[in-house]
Amino acid sequence: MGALTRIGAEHELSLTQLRVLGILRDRTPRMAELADYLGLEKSTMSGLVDRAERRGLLARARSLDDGRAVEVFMTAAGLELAERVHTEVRRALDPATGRLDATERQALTRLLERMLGSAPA
Amino acid sequence: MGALTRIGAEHELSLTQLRVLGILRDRTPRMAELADYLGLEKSTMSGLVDRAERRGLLARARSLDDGRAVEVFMTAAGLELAERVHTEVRRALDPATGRLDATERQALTRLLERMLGSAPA
DNA sequence: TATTGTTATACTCTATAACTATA
DNA sequence: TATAGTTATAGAGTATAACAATA
Repeated sequence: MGALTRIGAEHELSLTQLRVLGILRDRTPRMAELADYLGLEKSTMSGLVDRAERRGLLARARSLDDGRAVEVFMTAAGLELAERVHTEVRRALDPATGRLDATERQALTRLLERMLGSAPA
Repeated sequence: MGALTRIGAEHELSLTQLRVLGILRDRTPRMAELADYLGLEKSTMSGLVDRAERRGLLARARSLDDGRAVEVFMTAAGLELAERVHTEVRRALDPATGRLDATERQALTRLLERMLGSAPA
């Protein structure tokens, strides 16, 4: 988490904004789902999405299924930033992951995926 | 992280304050070390420690080795809260850890400890 | 009526810059 | 001079309560 906080800061992203980008890499959730993933209130999400949208990292779209709901998705710029940050985080964790050999890393990945239902972020 | 955020909030602790308590459970770091663990600036630490100290969760003491340094340590109330939160977090993660059998959990713990140098938080 | 999301408000979190005190 | 920490300030993050729109 310290590494995430530090790398996020280098891109003017709070830990929370970093988590938002992480989630949106492979999903297009509604505001309420996003708040739920993050463990935050929906009113908090409004502000977070406002600021990220103003920066051009993501966008909102009214749901076609439910006129009350709003879907959040990444822009090209957001995806690009998310990939860049992801690469930097991997690199920052190299000293840690490097303590394991290839077999151990594979075992760790498998265990975490089994535990988390292959859900990242 | 979502679980940590949610459980922290139930005790009026931000994710960051939760991490502070987690670190102080088994260490007595200086302000600068604490900031470094968390990936934050030292000026940010001053505010975080101020507020937690005002709540009676932790305290400061001037270092005997270095008159400039300040050591941070938990109070009895802080330790008690940290234990309570720790228990709740474990319980919240039960559905995830429960997907692994005892052998797998042991393997996971061992891999993570090897990777992180047996440092928690 | 219940649910989804936003707004208003107040406090916490955070970084930058300038400062004090000790080394 | 350099390092450890604090303070002042401004902006981001957060929850609560009240609200509008849709179901």
